[in-house]
Amino acid sequence: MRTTIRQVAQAAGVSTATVSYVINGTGAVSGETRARVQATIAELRYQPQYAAQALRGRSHTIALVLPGAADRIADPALAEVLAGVAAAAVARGYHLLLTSGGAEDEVALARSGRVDGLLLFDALAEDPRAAALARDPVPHVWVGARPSHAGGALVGVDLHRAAQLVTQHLLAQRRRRVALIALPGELAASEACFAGYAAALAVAGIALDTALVVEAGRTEADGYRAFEELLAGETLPDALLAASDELAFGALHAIHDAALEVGIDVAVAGMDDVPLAAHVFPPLTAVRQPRRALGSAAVALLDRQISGGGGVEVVLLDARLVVRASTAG
Amino acid sequence: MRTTIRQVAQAAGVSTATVSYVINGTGAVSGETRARVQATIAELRYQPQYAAQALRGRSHTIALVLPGAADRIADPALAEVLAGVAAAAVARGYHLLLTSGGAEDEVALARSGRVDGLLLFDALAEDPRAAALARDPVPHVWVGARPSHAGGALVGVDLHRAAQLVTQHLLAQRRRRVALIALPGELAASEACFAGYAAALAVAGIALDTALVVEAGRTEADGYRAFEELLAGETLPDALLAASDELAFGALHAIHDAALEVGIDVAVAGMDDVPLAAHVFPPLTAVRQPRRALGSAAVALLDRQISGGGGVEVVLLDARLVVRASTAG
DNA sequence: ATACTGCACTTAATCGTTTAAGCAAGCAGG
DNA sequence: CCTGCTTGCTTAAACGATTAAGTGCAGTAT
Repeated sequence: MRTTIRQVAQAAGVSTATVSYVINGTGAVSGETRARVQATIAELRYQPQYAAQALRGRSHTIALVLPGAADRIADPALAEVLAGVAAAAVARGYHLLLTSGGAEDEVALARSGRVDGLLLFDALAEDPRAAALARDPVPHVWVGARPSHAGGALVGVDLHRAAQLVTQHLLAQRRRRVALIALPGELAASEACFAGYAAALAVAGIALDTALVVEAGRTEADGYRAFEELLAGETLPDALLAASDELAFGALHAIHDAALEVGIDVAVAGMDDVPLAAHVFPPLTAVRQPRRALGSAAVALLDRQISGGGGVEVVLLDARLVVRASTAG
Repeated sequence: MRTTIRQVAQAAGVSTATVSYVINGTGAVSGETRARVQATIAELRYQPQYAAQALRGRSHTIALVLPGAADRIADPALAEVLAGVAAAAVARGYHLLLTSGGAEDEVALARSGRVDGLLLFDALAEDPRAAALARDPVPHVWVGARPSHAGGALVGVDLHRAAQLVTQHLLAQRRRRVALIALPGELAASEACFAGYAAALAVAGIALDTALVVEAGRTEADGYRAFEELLAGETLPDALLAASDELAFGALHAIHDAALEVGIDVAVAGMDDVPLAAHVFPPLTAVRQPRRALGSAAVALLDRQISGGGGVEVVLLDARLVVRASTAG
C-alpha cells in the first residue's frame, strides 16, 4: 500500500492535521515538530495523494480541447500556441489535460471537477461546444476564434485585419488577380479571413472574383490540390493568399510542378509564419501571428475566470507582415 | 453547490448505493428502479465527481513527459507520435496529461496517483529521469529511444538500421562524401543514428571523415547553420544525411543560398518523412518512421504495465525509405 | 413447516486529505 | 485569583464516490 498521511503522523508522533499543516505551511507548528515531521516525510518517502486533495479543493488542471486531437496536434501553427499555453500553465500551477471527444464530453470534464476550465481551439462557425457551454456555464476561453453567435472569452488575432494587410501587400506589388485558398468554411476563422481579403479588394476598387476563391482542407496536400483547381479555372491568378502556411506550402509545390515561378508568375503569402516559412523555397511571405503570446494570454484569462475574477473579455493581438521572396517579384 | 449522488438518491427515493449501481451497471437493480434513477440523474443533471472516483480507483490518466514541453511540442515529427498516442489513449479510456518539469516531478506525479503511468519522450543518453525511475518503479514506457543504461519498456524505431538504410541509398547514388548533420549529442537517439551512418560507410569500405559530421540543434535554423559549417570545411560533401527532417529543411535552404543544386551537387535525405517532406522543394527523400503506430504501441505497452501485465518489453518498429527528388540526381 | 436460494435493495465502511472547532497550558493584565 | 489571549497541538467532520456485507421478502425445494 501507499504511504498515507496517517502513517506519517503515527511515525512522527503527531496527528494527521499537524502533518498537513507542515506540508502546506498553514496552521501553527513549532520548529521542532516541523523538523521532525519533515524528516519523517522524507524517510517514508511520503507523497500526498492527488485525488484526495482534489476531492476537497480544485483540480488545478486545464483542458486543451482540440476537436479531433489526433490530427490537429500535428499542426505546427497550433503547436506554437500550445507551447505558449504550456509555459503559462506551468507558471500558474496548472497541469494540462489533452482532450478530443464530443462537445458534451468536454463540459462533462469540467462539471466532474476533473478540470477547472477549458481552452477551446478550432472553433467552428456553428460549434456544438458553444451550445453545450451555454447550457452549463463553466470557465472557458476560445483561442484563435469564436463561434459566430457565442459569447464567452476570446483570445485571438485580428484575422480580418491580418488578411487585409497581406492582401494589400499583394496588391501593392501590382498584382490584380489575387486568389484566396480558404480554410474549411465551417471554421470560424475562415470567415474573418475571407472578410479581410474581400475588404482589401474593395478598398482597392477591385471586384471580387469568386472563381479565384477556393475552399480547401488544412494539409499541404489540400493546398496543392486547391492550386491545381485554380489553374484549371478561367482566370489565372497572379497572386495567392493562403489562409494557412501549410496550405501555402502545398500551393508552392503545385506552382512549381506547373512550371510557374513563385514570386514572378505568382506571388504567394501565408497567414501564420511558422518557423519553416523562412526556410522553404522560396521563403514565404506571411503575417506573423504572436502565437506563443496568444497561448499565455489565454491561460491568463482562463485563470482569472477560474479564480472568480471579472466577466467576459476579448483579447485581440496584432499580427505583422513579414515579407520574403515569395512575394518579392 | 454541485449535485451529489446523495441528492440523486434522495430525489429518486433510493440509497446512494443503488444510484452507483445504476451508473456503473453493477449490482442488481430492477428495471423500474433503474429507469427512475436514470430519469432523476438526467433531471438533476448529475455528474459524478472525478476526484471522488479516483480516490478509490485509478486515475485513468497517462502523463506525456516532454522535457521542455514548451518548445518540443512544436516538432511536427513528435506531433505525429502524439497523434497516435492520443488516438490509442482515447480508445483505452485514458486521458492525457501534458507535462514538462524536472525528473522528480514526473515520478511524483505518478506516486501521487495523478497519473497511472508515464510516456517518456526525448530520452537523453544520460537521463536524470532514468535515475528517478530506478529509485521508484512506476509504470513507464520510453518512446523513440531509451537512455544508455536504463532498463524499462521501449517503443521505438530501429534508428541504427534506418540510418544505415538511408546512407546506403546515398552511397548507391555514387555519392562518396556523405555528410551527417546529427542531433544534439546528449539525445539518446543521436547515438544510434550516428552508428547506423558509420556502419553503412564501413560496409562500403569508406573511411569515416569526422570533418563531415556536424552536431546541430533541432530547428531549421540549426540545420541551415550546420550546412554552412560543412561548406566552410575542407571537404565539400556531395551528399547529406540529416538526422531529422527539420534539420534537412534548413540544410536545403542553405544549399540553395550557396547556389548549389539539391539532388545534383548535393543529395539530401532526412530521417522522419514528416508530411511536409513531400512538399518542400525539391521533395525530400527520407525514411518514413511509423510515428502514429509508434504512439499507439507505446500506449498499449503502458496500459499492459498499468493493468499489472507482463514485464519489460522492447518494441522496435521498422522504417522504410521513401525516395524523392532530393536524392534523385 | 423448514430451509434454502436469489433478488433488490440498504447500511456503513472506506479511500486520503483538509480544516473548522476544540482544548490544554502558559502567560500577561487587571 | 480570575479573565482573556496566544501557542501548539488534537479531534472529528467534511469532501463524494464505491462496494462488501447485511436485510427483508418472495419463491422454491425438501
